Amino acid sequence: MTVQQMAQLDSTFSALSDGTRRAIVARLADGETTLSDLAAPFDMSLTAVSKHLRVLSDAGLVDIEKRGRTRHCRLKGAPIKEAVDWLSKYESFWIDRFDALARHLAKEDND
Amino acid sequence: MTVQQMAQLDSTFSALSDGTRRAIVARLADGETTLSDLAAPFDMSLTAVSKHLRVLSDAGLVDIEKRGRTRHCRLKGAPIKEAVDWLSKYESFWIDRFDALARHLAKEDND
DNA sequence: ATTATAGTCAACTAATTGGTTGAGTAAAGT
DNA sequence: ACTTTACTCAACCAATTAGTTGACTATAAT
Repeated sequence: MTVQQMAQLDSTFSALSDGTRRAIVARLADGETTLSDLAAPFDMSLTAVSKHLRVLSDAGLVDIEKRGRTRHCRLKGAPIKEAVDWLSKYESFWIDRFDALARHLAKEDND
Repeated sequence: MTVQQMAQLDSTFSALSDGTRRAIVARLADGETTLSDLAAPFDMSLTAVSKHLRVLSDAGLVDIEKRGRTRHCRLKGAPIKEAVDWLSKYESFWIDRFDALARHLAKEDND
């Protein structure tokens, strides 16, 4: 694992450790939208949401495109995949026995 | 999603956002061990590692058992599973096309 | 031309984080 | 009995975070 990969995991997990940011991610999974639109449901200033978006953008989780006077944001999957890949190494600790068995059998089928 | 589930995700992702703590998790996946043993590879004080371990413990990621003068730590899978479950909702954003196709075909087979 | 909208930027604040050191405690080894 | 080991605890420090407000810029609508 390279130092950059470590830093990427740092920023991905850190970005996802805030409920507001996870809500933004969830919202963006339903489709691209603007900052104002994203900010509307939250009981905080536009500046605050803009900062959260900046954190997500710095972590590579969202892409922000300036279009006229609006900022259009969309979700990027790569860092999420890396996070899942890392977590998957500990599958044996979190997969329940039934799932584990199912996977084991599925694998045997392919052999 | 309850407020407690949100708080659990907060602390799980936050705990995993630090490289030292991820290294501890990785080490514990290989088996239970003590604090001193965990601390040995790191270039920081035992107190610092103890604090990291406390963060992991508070997040429910590790169990610390006092045994004589040593603390024995082991990894708990439940919070990791919850984190993976949350991330899995955004599967479509991080699964590459090949995987997506494979899954699509596998599903058709079952229909 | 004026006004409203969408957003940035800088400055400030309070709380949290990740580390340190030094002192202390409790268990185990000699 | 003494020493070493395995820690904990409290105090401190510097950096970061999550929020605020007020002033500003740029684009779009009337």
